[in-house]
Amino acid sequence: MSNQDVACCTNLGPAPLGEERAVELAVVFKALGDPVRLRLLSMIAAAQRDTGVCVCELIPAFDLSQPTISHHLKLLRQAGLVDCERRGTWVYYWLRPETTDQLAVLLSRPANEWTAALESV
Amino acid sequence: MSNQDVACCTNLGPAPLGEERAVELAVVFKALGDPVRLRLLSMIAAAQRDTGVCVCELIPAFDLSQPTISHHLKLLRQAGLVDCERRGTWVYYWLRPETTDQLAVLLSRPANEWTAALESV
DNA sequence: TCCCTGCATCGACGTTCTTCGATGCATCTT
DNA sequence: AAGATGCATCGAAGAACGTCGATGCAGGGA
Repeated sequence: MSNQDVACCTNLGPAPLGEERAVELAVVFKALGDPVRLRLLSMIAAAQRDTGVCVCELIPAFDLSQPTISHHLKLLRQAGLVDCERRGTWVYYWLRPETTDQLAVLLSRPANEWTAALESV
Repeated sequence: MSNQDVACCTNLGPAPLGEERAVELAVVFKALGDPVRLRLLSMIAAAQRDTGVCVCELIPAFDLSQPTISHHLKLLRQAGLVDCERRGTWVYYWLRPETTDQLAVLLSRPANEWTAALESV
């Protein structure tokens, strides 16, 4: 019996992660896949939940233009990671822990429980 | 006293997430920020840890060329999410749970504990 | 030894992303 | 009402990314 007649491993069937769900998740992970956005998120997360962080405080922490910071904040918001509100002259951002919690659950599952994790999130 | 003399909020000081660490983390999150790679990872994670998944089994699950799948697997490997080994004709991939666990810890921390989480990871 | 198979690498092309300056809108002060 | 400030949006330019066909290399079979 030749080597090439042997199956390389047992069949897995279809991918446990559906394509549509993968696209949704990719949006969130992609939002986290930039150093600037990660630092922005950490600053927002470090702020007090009830008050949030003023944008005017985020901008000077980076060597980037104001429109660029605004763009990154928009991506974080579209990914569901943060939310914002205008209060008078200023705009405040705060973390949405539901989203990060979902990702944490997904990533902390043991290897062969991805499918179950994905359905419960 | 005018509104503009009032500080918009208390000062936060430097970002709790350092720039270098942010760059490292961004590589991993960026690797997760693509639907194809997420599905690849879920298939790899769903396989038995000790044997791994053969590449020849991953390729037909997508409407993509073999070089493209190989490219995505390379990015997952460079991010530390998976590892691989050649066994005879075939190459097998398996999950590295240490990496996903680190991300899970990071994301599951309460808002104002990011700094501590980052130092312990 | 020669061929075949499985997978990685290379070079190229179109798309998406990151960044900027310019501009617009809302709010506050005078 | 007019000016100033804070932030979002727009359009453009350069870099990075996803994808492909072609090619290279390692291993097994005849």
